[in-house]
Amino acid sequence: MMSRAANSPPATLRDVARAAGVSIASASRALAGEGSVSAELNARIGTAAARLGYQANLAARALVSGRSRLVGIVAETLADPLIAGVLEQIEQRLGAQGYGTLLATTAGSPERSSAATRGLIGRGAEALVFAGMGPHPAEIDLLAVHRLPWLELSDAPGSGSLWIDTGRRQGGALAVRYLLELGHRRYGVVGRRGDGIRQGVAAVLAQSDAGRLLPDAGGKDADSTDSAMRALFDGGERPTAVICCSDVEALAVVRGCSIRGIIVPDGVAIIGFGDEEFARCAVPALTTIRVSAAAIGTHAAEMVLAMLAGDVPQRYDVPVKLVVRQSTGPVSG
Amino acid sequence: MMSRAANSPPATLRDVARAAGVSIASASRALAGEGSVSAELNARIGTAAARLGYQANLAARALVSGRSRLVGIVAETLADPLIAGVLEQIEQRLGAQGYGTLLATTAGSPERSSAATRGLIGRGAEALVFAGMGPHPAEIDLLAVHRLPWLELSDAPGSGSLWIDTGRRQGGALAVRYLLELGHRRYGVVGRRGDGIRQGVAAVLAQSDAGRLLPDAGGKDADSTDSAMRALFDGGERPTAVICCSDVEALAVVRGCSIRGIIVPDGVAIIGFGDEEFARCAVPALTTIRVSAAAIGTHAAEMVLAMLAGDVPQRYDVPVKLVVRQSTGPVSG
DNA sequence: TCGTTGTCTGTAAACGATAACAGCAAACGA
DNA sequence: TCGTTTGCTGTTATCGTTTACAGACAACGA
Repeated sequence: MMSRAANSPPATLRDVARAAGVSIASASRALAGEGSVSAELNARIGTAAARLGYQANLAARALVSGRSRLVGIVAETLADPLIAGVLEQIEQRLGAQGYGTLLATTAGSPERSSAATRGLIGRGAEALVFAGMGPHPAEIDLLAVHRLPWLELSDAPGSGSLWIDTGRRQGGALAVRYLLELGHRRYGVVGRRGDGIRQGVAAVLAQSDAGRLLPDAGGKDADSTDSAMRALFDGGERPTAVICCSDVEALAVVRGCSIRGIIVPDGVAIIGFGDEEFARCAVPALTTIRVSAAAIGTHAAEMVLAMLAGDVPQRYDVPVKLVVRQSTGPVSG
Repeated sequence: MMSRAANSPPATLRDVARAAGVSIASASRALAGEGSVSAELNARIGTAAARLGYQANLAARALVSGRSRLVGIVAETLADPLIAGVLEQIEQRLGAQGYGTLLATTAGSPERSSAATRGLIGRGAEALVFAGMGPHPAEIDLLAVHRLPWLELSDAPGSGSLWIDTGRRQGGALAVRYLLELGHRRYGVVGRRGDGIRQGVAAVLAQSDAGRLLPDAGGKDADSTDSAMRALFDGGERPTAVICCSDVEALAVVRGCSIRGIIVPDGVAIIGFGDEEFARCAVPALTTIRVSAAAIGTHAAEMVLAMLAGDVPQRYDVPVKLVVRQSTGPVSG
């Protein structure tokens, strides 16, 4: 179990074979557990390997077998708790099946996405997962040439062979439908312009003629949340309900209302997205949309495994759940 | 730039050489940019490589060069935003230097940590980073045998050759010192028993005879935050200041006070840790301790790079900063 | 007794890159 | 004029595995 002197190079299969007095092929077979090796040799090789602290060189194995047992993940960021949760789950599941995880982040930059994708392919990833954004168009052919299965995880279907919904559009739809039932008619949305949540909200409101959307400034960081607040509350017509693209934004809106003397939920109903840990600790506790990162991650991993096995996995619909707490209520008056 | 028919296997160096009408060696040299190739061949090889969409097989390169250009990261979880931020930064920096990142998560389990470490070593990682927890004792010798440099990132110095402080002890100390100045004398701490923040707080309070620590229930999830609240506020003596091991816990304490009719910060001062995005959106906005994940990540990457180059990097002290907002104020009465 | 089978083991050819070495001009100094 | 240097290019061994193929040897039925 211990290895040789600490200054000697790591043992190779050749060393093991020599130590056991057998050929390299036999050593390889014995260690692979093929069963086509006699019990005696098997034992001799096993003890020799253990004594030398033998660790197979996976680069060599990957080279000859053409299989790296590596999957690559291209993630937009790890700062998004949903993405982080999904990735952690994917890594765990894939790791349990003997696959290693190669991670690259893009910080939203298309150039980095390109570079990351190329890097992962070059390192021999057998499948790729894109989290938050799809692959850069320039790399789609490359993926095809290398016959790599890949999976896209985002809030709108891309060009991908396979796509897992992160549930934002569904979540937005779920949120408005709930608020419509509570009697709300004038809606504000806070969050990034292209967010799936906006699409979901707009789609439902376009169908129903009960409620309508108020114009806003639309942005992604806290400063633009402030400007969105001004657009929505300091103009003429105020919304009775605000749907936010994240719990942080929801909290910022609650704060903005508190500053303006508007009571939540009596003066305005506010709904977040993500059900982050702090959502239930806030005052008032946030009504929000919950999607299970673990569930998405698990399914993503299963899909990758299926693709690796040559199967074509079926699409998966994320369960999206409304968590009603104290930041929403029936419209007043 | 386009590759051949999509059903042909990916191009190898041999294909490029053949297409350019040169030997494999020349192709390798030209692509490596050694300069010992004539301008004409260089151009021919370059265009051939581009046309075939050539991507070097890094497994082959790793095999012959003995260097994988891979670093492994063993992280406790990606759910902790500080860890996630640090890892993202490490990946970016290392990626810019041509290193790939192999990720494994342990979910706090020592067995998983062992398995992850072995897996990363087997895959040829040239250096290892442990985030959140140190390496399992059983693997420390293994790291030595393989002569792998490694780095530990945690809130207390471990057995590591190299350790980067995540700033929790310093943060706790900073928080009490600030509160002592404001005149607070009775302190509560909320958070996991072994947290570095508790140690920092206790250390400062042991020195000073002005303030003292009230007993609490100690826990890590929201339920135990509640029980900690009961222990601190529903007994005899109440704290005038509460130091929390995370912003989420701080928000939970704010909520607990609000339920009990205690005004923050007049009735009690509350301080969080992490300066997460929501901290400034809360009502009242949270006073908290900020440590820069980006700074830690950058330095961690530099240290890894230094170790890889054979240098012994010097220790690094994380800048820890107090962010005063509205959840703290001078003691009343 | 001799083929035929089957079980085990060894030999050797890949995999795709790098790099030491050799070859082969042209250029140069003496 | 010849030997030596210089600059470029090709040949080939090598990294550590896996695996197709071949060889050896015992057991077996006819």
